[in-house]
Amino acid sequence: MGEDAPVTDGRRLRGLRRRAEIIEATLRVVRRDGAAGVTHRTVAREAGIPTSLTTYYFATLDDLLVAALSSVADTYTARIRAIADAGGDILRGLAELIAESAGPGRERALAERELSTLAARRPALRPVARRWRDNVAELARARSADPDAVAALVAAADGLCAGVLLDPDSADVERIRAVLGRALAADTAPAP
Amino acid sequence: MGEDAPVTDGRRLRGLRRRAEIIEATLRVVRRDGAAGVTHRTVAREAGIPTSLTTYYFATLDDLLVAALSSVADTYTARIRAIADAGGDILRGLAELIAESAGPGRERALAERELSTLAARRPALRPVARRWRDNVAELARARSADPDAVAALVAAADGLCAGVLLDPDSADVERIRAVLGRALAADTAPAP
DNA sequence: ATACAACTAGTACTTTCGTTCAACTAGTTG
DNA sequence: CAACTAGTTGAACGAAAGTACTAGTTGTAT
Repeated sequence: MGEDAPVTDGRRLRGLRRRAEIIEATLRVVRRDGAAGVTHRTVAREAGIPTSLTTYYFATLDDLLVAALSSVADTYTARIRAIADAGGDILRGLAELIAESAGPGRERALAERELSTLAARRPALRPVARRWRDNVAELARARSADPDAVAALVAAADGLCAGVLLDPDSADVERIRAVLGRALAADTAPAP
Repeated sequence: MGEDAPVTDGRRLRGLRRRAEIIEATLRVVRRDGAAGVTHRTVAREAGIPTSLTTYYFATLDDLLVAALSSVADTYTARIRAIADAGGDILRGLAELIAESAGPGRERALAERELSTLAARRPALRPVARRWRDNVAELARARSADPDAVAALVAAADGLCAGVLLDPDSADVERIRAVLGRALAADTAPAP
C-alpha cells in the first residue's frame, strides 16, 4: 500500500485524480444502470476517456467495482458518524437517513444494496460491506449494552432500508423511528 | 392456469414441461453465477437445449427472470406457511429458516436477495419481491397486533438474513431467535 | 539534454451477447 | 391422407463486451 512513494508529487497526483474521476464515473453508471451495467466501456464513455485508461488504472472489473463501492461505503460511514457526533436523537437521525432512500438518496441506497448483494458472492467486497453494519452497530452501542438489542437494530435498519426501496410510499420518518426504537427495545416513545 | 384448454394434452403438456425445465435451469444458473450470469445462452447450455428454445418460450430475458425468481418466491412462501401451520414456536421456525442461509440454503437465499435488489429497479419484479415480506408479516401478526412490532420483525428477518449471508459464522439459531423476539417485543426468553 | 517511468490514446483481436430466420418433426384436426 | 400448428433445431447476424498491444506524450531525475 502506502509504499512511502519516493516518486515526487507531479505524476502521482495526476494519476490519483484520474483514478478518482474514473471511480466517480463508475458510481454514476452504477446509480443509473446498476452494478450489472458497469463495464470498462460504459465507464470510459461516461468519463469521456478512452477505454484503455480504465483498464490501465483498474486491471480487472472487480478492482473497479471494489474501489467504487467502497467509496460509496465511505460516504455512508461519514453520514453515520455525523449522526453519532450530533449527539441528538440517534434513532431519529438514523430514521431520517433511511427515509432518504425513498427520495434523493435512492440511487445511493440502491448502490449500497447492490454492493452487499455482490459481497455475498465476492469475498473481496465482504469487508467493505461489513463496514456499514459495523458502523450502525457502533451507533447502537451508545444506546444499549445488550448485544442482542444491537444486532436487532442493525438488522432492522438494513431490513427497513430494503423495504423503503421496495415501496417508497411507506417511507415515514416517524414510523421508521418507532420501528427502530422497538428493535432496540429502548424508549419507543417519541422525544418530547 | 386451467383456462379449459380446447387443445388436447399432447402439445400443451410438452410445452409446459419445457417451460418448467428452462425455469429450473435458470435457477441453477442464478444460484451458481448470480442473476448477472443469466443469459439465453447460459440457460440453454445448462438445460442442454439450443439457444433458440429459450427465446421461443421467453421472448425477453426479463420474462425469464421474472418467471424464475417468482418460482423461488413460491417455494419460500410455502416454507413460511409450513412454519405457520406447524403451530409451534413461530419465531424459532423463522430463525431456523434464516440460519439455513448459512449452509444448504445459501444459494437459494442469495437468489432471493438478488431478486429483491433487482426488484427495486424493475417494476415487473416488485410484486413478487413484496410477496416474501407480506408472508413474514402475516406470520408476525399471529403473535402481535402492533403494526410497528410486525414491521420490526419483518425488517429484522430481512436484515438478519443479509447478515448471515455476509458472514455465515454468525448463524446461530438461538441467537437469531433472540434477536427476532426482541424485534417483536414478545417473550424474549427461550422456551423452557 | 537525455533517459526513464508514468500516463494517454488509438486500435485491433477474440468472445459472447440478444435476436432472428428458414427449415424440420411430430402431434391434431378435418 | 392432407392440412395445420406447436414444438424444435442449427446457423447466422450485428452489437457490444473484455483484453491486449503499440505508439505517442509528459513530467522527473540524473
